[in-house]
Amino acid sequence: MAYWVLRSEPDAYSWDDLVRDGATEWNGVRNYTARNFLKEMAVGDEALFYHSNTEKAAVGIMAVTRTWQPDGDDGKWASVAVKPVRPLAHPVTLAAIKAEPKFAELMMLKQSRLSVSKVEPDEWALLLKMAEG
DNA sequence: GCCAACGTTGGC
DNA sequence: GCCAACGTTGGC
Repeated sequence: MAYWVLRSEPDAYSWDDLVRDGATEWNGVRNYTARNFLKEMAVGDEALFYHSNTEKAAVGIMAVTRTWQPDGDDGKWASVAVKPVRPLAHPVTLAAIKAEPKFAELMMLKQSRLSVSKVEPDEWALLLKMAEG
């Protein structure tokens, strides 16, 4: 069981869109590091849905429902299927994440442009605590 | 709107 | 294969 952050601009595809759709194919990732993480994902892995740009906060929890399949025509890219699990009671803002010293090593902070990043179990637990506590 | 970070491209 | 130039992204 692994944990991830998946980032999207809410203007392009938001948590509400995902809830409305009931599930989605997380495609369009065109970065090799991010793609490699998509290929690592297993069914049952959980991921935070992070709204970049206008909102800058994690707003919900998703689950991976199918491992990767090719995305695009050239076979270089990958996508996975996800579904919403539940919204966060309190969205965790980027500002709150940056203010917490325990997130110093959080990949999402260290590689701020990466749209798919990994979360360690202890980091995941703390994120959920902040979201639901 | 600007800037920093960083990935990609193209010339050598 | 290296590196400068350029484009894109995300945060401020």
